Amino acid sequence: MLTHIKQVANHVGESVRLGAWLYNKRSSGKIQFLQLRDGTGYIQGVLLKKNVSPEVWEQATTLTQESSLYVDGTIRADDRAPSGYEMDVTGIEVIQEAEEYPISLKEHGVEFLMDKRHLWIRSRRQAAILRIRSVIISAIQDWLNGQGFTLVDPPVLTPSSCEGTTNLFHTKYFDEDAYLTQSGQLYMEAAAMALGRVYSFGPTFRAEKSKTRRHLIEFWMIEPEMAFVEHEESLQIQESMLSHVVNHVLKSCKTELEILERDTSKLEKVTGSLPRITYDEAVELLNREGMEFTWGDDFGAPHETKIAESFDQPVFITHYPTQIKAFYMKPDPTRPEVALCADLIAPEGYGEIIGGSQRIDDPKLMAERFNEHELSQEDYAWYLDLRKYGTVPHSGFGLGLERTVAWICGLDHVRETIPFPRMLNRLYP
RNA sequence: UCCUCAGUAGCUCAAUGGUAGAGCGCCCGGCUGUUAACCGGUAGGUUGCAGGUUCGAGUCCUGCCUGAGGAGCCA
Repeated sequence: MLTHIKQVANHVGESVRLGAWLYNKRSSGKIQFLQLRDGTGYIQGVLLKKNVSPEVWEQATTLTQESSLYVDGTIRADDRAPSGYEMDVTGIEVIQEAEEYPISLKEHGVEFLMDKRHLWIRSRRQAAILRIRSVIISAIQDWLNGQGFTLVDPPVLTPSSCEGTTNLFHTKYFDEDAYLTQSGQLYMEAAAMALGRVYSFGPTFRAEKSKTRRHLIEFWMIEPEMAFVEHEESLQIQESMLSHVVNHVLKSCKTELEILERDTSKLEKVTGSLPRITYDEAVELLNREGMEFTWGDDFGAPHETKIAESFDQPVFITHYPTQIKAFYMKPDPTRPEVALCADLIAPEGYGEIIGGSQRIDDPKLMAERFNEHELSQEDYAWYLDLRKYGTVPHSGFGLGLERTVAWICGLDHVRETIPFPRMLNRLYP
């Protein structure tokens, strides 16, 4: 039986066996320190020359970085250890003496590390990020499941564009053309009419030539869709979901956030309701701040950053002009030139992490929108059916997982939030 | 697609137009509490590619390739 490093506190004074990799080694003539990791944690193995057999001592001196080992030894509490525990090593069984490991403990450049991404994820920092990503995913799913949402998986291969705006990855579906999904939303609307409150969690593909710290070609979205939920209630659901996620990560990922040196005081401010600003107010704010901006234009990244800087939490920008938003968004009945929609902009320049809206439920208006946007009513007959057979008010939103992870972790690029990022110029490994 | 910046040892980087160097890593030696340990030594180079200017180019010029982060687009 192997003991996990995470559990060593329960084995003080006991002789245990670890399965581990050697991530670093220091030696000083008659004492050797083995830095061990096993995926659950880190511990230092100590060998004193006078206390171990010559064979074990000799074995330890030849070990290379990232060699795989079974290590036997006794667990001891020690104030000098960062984790509070050390292991007095009594035996080492080498599974494999690793070849010269390319990633040293010194600095490396982005291109080098991305080429070695399959090894880079072994590093303490990258492993911490991936662990937080996992916790964020399960926090979202736990919260949604607890609120009566049903997980529904929309297709990845689709016959045509869902929104018709962005570039899709084209492929063949036998003799037909097919595209990788850029959003499951339209299918989720169908699912909401069947199951009430639903959400999807899956990959999304955008063949955009975007090349910034906020963009991936393949990224993961959570897309809830809710029947009988109108704009205001949707916003409340979004803010309580997000604050649940942030609080859960703060509670259960203390070690990981420390490794990342995240300033958690900024996250602790996310406690419930989030600030809101209408598009109109945002335009005023920009003009007041000296940025020229005309009502009716869409915000660019610098505008979003400027707006977000005025708040210390994520902020909803609501009621965008109907003209610049997606065809399915419901116009505000009291003011049809703006839509019942909201983007949630994260602080610290992380950009939009949620985009959502109430959807058009009126079949006539939806038909008009199809004409305006020159969408094929034939191709989308199934979607228009949803407005013919018992249409109801409904709302939904999409949360970009990687931007959310980047913000919570305080990273300067989304490429570190996903195990194997797909980016412009990056399909390997 | 556009703008800006970069490419020199395995890695991170130096080098007025004038003999290509350092730190780390590898290898060898030393050190009884190291925390990216430290100290000494060895090896390691088609300066991204192709042209051009020059007595002489890592350095200047032209083209190309690769990468970076920003714009647009978006989550």
